[in-house]
Amino acid sequence: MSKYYPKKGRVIFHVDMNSFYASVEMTRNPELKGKPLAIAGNPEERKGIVVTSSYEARAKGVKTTMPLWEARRLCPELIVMRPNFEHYREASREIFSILSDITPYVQPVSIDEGYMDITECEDKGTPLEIAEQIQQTILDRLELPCSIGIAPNKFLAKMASDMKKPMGITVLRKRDISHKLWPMEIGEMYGVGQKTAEKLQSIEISTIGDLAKADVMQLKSLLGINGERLKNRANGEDNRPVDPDAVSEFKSIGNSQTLPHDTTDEQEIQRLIRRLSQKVADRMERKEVYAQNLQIMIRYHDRKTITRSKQLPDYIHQVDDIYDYAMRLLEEHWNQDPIRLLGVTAQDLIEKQDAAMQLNLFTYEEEAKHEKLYSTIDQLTEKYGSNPFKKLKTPHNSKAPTTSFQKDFLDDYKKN
DNA sequence: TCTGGGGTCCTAGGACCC
DNA sequence: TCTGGGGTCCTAGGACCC
Repeated sequence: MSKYYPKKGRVIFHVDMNSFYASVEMTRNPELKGKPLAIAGNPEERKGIVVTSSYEARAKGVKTTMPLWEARRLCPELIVMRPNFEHYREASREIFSILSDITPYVQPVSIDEGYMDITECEDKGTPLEIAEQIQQTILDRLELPCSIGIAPNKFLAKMASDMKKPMGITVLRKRDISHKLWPMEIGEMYGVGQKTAEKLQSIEISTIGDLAKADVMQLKSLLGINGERLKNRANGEDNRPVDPDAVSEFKSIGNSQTLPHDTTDEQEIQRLIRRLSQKVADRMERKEVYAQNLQIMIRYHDRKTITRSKQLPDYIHQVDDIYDYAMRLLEEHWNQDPIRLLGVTAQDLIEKQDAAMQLNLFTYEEEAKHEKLYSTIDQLTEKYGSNPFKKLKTPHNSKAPTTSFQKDFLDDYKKN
């Protein structure tokens, strides 16, 4: 006789470092502790903005993305530092290593936050005990504070980690939703930005609770598929798994830079495109990927921004190719207005080995044509379960451009 | 005399094929 | 006396997040 086991709920953590860059700087220079500190892109130039700030600075009204001159006005004694990403990456590696000691189900989301699925970690203590242990370990070993949200899914865990900072641990169970989540303003919901908040407010939705009870059809007509998803989230529903591999699958690699002054100087523009292309090429080499699509971004004097992209006949990875295509796009689409920012992005990435395989397939297809092997395409199809030449193109937004039968075919072909 | 730089995902229209 | 509809690819833009 089969017994009914209720489906076990998951236990998800969202671990979020508190003012991460500023905290790292303080561990490296204890004199900064207790002082208002801001990390900003370009402290010397007018265009600098605050990337992160210490809690002392926040107390004075300093906020992320605030122009530096405004932050200094609010807090004249503000200490401003440039970001040092090497240090942050190093700290980040150590943090995720601590998390990975608890469970392999760790999904980094950015340099300073990640999800964990600790459903199977009963032997290591209660969720609350595990969270306290993580928080304490990161503080003891790295002197870095973090907040942790504990919930049955990613969305609730994310919302929970935001509720108590710094050094908070917040449990958000299904039964807590109505009194902890629903009273919150709609703009505070993860996934709702300014535009969506305005749209929702226009139909009298001002809290997450309002959204939870709203009419699905109305939401769909207002926000598309996202409307339905947001309503589900507001009701505490989110079945996305914690995926440890998600982070390694890059979909694009891009670099952009704001010029010191708006410019129409073609030499200056060329130099910047060159520099950006070099950065992109370097990063692509490190990740061992090729690209089949190249995009440029032009931001004009008035901040109007356009993107122009081109699907390429081949996979590229070398600086010269990236530069050539970027310049071609620029020449084709730049309207000669003064430029404020330029960007170069490689898209439709494919792993080096897969690119080589596709090239091979293409070559063999050509050979096969010459040798009139094409007449046996039906036999090939039968042998490999599908036509190995069929899908030479990378499926849109797909990571696996080659299939097992294509690999089989290549192996066979090389042997003969 | 304001507003960086790194990404992801979604939408929508036109071309093209069947 | 006409002209559907589904699917994919390509391109551009927008919203959102850290």
